[in-house]
Amino acid sequence: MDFMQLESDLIVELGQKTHTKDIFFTSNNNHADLSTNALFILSKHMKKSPKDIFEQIKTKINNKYIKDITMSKNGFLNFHLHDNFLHDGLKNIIDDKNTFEKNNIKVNVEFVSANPTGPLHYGNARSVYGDSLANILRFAGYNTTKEYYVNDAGNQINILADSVFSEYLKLQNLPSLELEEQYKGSYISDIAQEIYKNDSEKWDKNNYKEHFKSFSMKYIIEIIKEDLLSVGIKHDEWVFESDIICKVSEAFEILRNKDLIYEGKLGTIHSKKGEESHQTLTLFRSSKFEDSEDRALTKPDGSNTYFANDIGYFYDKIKRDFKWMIVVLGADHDGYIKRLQNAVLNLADDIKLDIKTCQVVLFKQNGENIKISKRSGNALGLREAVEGIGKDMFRFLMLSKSLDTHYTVNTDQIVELSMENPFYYLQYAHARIHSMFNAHNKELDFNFSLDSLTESMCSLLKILLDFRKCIKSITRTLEVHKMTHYLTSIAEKFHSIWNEGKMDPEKRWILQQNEKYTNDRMVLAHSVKKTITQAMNLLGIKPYDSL
RNA sequence: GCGCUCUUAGCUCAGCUGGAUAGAGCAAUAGCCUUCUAAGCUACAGGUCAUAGGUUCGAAUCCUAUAGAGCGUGCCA
Repeated sequence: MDFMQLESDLIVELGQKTHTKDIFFTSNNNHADLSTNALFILSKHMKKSPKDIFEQIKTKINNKYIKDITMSKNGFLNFHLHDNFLHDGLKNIIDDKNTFEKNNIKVNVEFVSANPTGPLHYGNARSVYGDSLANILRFAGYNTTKEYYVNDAGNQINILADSVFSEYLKLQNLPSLELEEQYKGSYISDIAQEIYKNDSEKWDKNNYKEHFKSFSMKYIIEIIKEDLLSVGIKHDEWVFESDIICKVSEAFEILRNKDLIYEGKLGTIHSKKGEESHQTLTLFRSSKFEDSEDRALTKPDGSNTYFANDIGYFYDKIKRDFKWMIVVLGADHDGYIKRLQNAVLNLADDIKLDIKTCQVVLFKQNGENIKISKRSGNALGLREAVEGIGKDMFRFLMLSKSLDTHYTVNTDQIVELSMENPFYYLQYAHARIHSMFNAHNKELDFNFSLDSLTESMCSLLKILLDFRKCIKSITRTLEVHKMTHYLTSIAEKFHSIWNEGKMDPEKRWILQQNEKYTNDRMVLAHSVKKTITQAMNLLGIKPYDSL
């Protein structure tokens, strides 16, 4: 038993099935143990006053956990709970019953998916969001896969190969290539040296391309994997663009049958160099679905655009039986969302696609914003960004803000920041509980009663009983930061109780003279620790036993 | 020009599907350690929720307009 369960039971008892999605409950407010707006909603649909509905419903509700139902002056329905609700709730936490049933819905969470052309930089800071979201969905019962999509078929990889080859030539004191665009980070020469060490002077301009492409890419993917590990991320699947290209035509077939693909011309298109082209291309009828224009699937040279390959990729996901696809992109891909959605949702029925964009996290150094530029090679690396603050706090920082926040981290203050961070507030709560169990290292008797609990301890327990509601809310909104705020509310209550104990010895967790009370309170402490640990694990943050 | 995101306390941010008196942390002020960790707690203070309209029993939340900030606006990925 917890609030999620109680609320869904109550909705059934309210006898309303049609408008349940507008009805919501709040617990732990000043007015009651549990409140709902149900009367407003029902009154709207039944064309009766809230008062009449209240009279009608009042007698119908016969729930063993509800002690009392009242209606507030302004029309809220307020419930007061029996103590057995808290008792059964606590028992459920101890017995590991506050979890979710497994369902068979396959969810694909794709995140990071940076081009394998260099180490991850701070622009990928928010990738921890996808990781934690996937953890939470898995906990909520979904069959969840964390996926990384590798764009290994695009032009960027050619530029990468050329950049490395150019360095390779330099190593031999040969004239390097004249490149319009190139990657310049130190890893480029590392790769060139590696190749030179392996193959000596085997490669020249006639045969280097394929080998340099695949070697460099593999090398960089290993770097990326380590970068990801530095923030605690490990993907389940790595899918390569080159492997799914074969799916593109199959996907196109479906769209063609719906008359969504045609051969035609777009308006005047300006290429990067300002040249204009009026060629006939293969186009996707995106404007049919609230996009500003139709979108090209082929380039003038006949090859596929990345959009075309992405359609193939999502078709591949559908073929792998994913019913819910979540994609986390940077805000710079914003203009891309509509066409992708329009295309993918037309590939199959009964699929759900959520494309989340995260606003860039800016890093400030010496008072100036650091620019992201992978090619110049001077962007702050993700690993360097993490090193200063540590994986756990880094994740907490990134996860505690909404994705839509334009969040700025000042690297000059990172060290100072560590002392004024809510992260420690949370860890401190966990550490305190840990120390309590050092002081009281007796076996707990789980045959407890709530008689010993103070009022504050009961409110803490109520927060614990909101855990599944929090999870459920995240599966609906995909807003992971709710979890950090939930954790903070537990920590807050816990610290507050702790200090009540300083003022009044009767309100401490451990009572020297009363073993029974101590045991019962420690049972609660045990479940607090359990919930914190569980929630932090979902966020990928390690709870500290001491600070 | 157009599209997306944002604007809430001095600063950084919450505010759940429109709900009751808009909340935390940091900073500021005043208290609390013979005690399981004072990296904590309590009290006080701080707000025309960018601005102006609209929708309704009810708006920080939804709609429209305006102002400001960020990002995007290749047949690059």
